[in-house]
Amino acid sequence: MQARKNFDDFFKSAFTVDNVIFGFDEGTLKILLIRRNEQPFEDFWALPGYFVQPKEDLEAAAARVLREMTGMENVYLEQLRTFGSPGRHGFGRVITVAYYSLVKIADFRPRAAGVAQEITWHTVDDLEALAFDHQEIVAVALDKLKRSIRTRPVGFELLPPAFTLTELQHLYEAIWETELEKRNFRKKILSMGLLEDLNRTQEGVAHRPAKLYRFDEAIYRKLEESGFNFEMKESKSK
Amino acid sequence: MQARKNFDDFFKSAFTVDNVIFGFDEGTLKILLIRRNEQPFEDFWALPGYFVQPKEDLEAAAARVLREMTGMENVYLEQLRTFGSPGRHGFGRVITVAYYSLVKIADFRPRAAGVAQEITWHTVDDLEALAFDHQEIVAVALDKLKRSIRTRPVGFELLPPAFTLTELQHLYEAIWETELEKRNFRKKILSMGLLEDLNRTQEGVAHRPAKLYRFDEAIYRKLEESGFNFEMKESKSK
DNA sequence: CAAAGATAGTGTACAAGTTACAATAAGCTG
DNA sequence: CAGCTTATTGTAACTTGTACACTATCTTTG
Repeated sequence: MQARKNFDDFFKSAFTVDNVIFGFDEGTLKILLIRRNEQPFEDFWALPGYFVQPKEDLEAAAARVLREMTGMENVYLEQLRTFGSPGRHGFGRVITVAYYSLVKIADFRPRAAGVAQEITWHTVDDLEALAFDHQEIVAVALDKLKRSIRTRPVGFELLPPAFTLTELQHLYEAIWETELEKRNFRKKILSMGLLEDLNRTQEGVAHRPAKLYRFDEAIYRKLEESGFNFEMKESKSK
Repeated sequence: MQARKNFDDFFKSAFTVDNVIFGFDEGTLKILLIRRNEQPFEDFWALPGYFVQPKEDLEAAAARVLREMTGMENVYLEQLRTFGSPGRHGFGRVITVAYYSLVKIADFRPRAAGVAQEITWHTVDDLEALAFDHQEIVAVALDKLKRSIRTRPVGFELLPPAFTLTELQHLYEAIWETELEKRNFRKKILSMGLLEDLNRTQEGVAHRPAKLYRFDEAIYRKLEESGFNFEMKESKSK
């Protein structure tokens, strides 16, 4: 079969998945990086990623890498973009499909293994030089996160199951690098009707404890279907 | 070098680019399809696409395919998503990076060639079964277009250099599958300050001719930098 | 145990933006 | 020039966004 013959002759490339894994801790946005223990870019910090297996779906590969390196499953995972400049990998052509993931940092169980000799959270602001084109991938992921949180309430994926409105506000502030006005933020977020008041309060704080809320995913799905608009604005102010 | 040796052993896959090319004509949204003249999926309609060359950048490959099949250059072209289910191609594993493109349909110069025996515009609403997973790719592209036009004035890429406000409104209506209220639409779109009144009017119409406008890209870029919000709403009404 | 310290929680007036709605204007045709 | 067709325009009611400051509640400390 001629077509089949032609097909087999086409150029083939190695391909990988790389995950930009966001977490939120102590009021700052973090991403998870591994330190490579293999050439190329040995000893450089890099995104957790690996080669895709012959019969493996792309998203499954991303989920597998995430599970193997962090012990986390069933987390928010979405395709970001594919990076494939001919010269991006030191050894030969490698196309990488980048995913981005939002996780609750408390669930993290580090499992350095494979090409990773170390795996830790890094503040997004000051990243040293990363391996390959991972600096660019992180930049694209950050941009996507900023836009994404604006029109969809994905931020909850980064918070513990029960959180205070102040924590939620700090999350938006960290991602957008702005300050938001407390009363207006609360009014807006509560008006969406996505938060359920848990009738519990913080414990162990040296001040008036805040009420705890949880994100009601069921209501979210219902509203989303009906075309509800979740837009948040980045207006500043003290 | 051990790492290098390992690298060469990893599974490699063929990979392609596929373009979802949108056009707008006679008030309806169209996409450009080719009819395949090769196995697999011979005689099926498919997205214009082809294998990426060994040293070719992904976006360059998408632009090349677009140029070869349509004669169009310097058009709006953006990566959409990568599709790589193990079973999506009949002959073996093929990863495809899908791009989506917005073109002015008047510039189209069909050049059936390669795997294409025919190349024509199709209304988006009623597509027959397409080759591979192209149906899904088109659905994703449509979804992206709908969202995209909401927050960024990309629609102008689909219109001729000079257009009327009614044409522009029809474009939004076609993409969103709603009807918009004329006065409010005009107020909103003009208030963004992106349209330059060309002080010319339509010719050859059997009624009062409409004023012609052009999209001022320079102003757009300036406003975009300063964080201006281009959000359009899909509110209906006659 | 009272005062100080810290953060939580709340309302209102003004500005800006969105929506609904209909009459006149300007060309062409017969 | 009467009739047809589409273009163009404004306003009032309503909704949403913004700016802004004081009281409440808990812990800690002297």
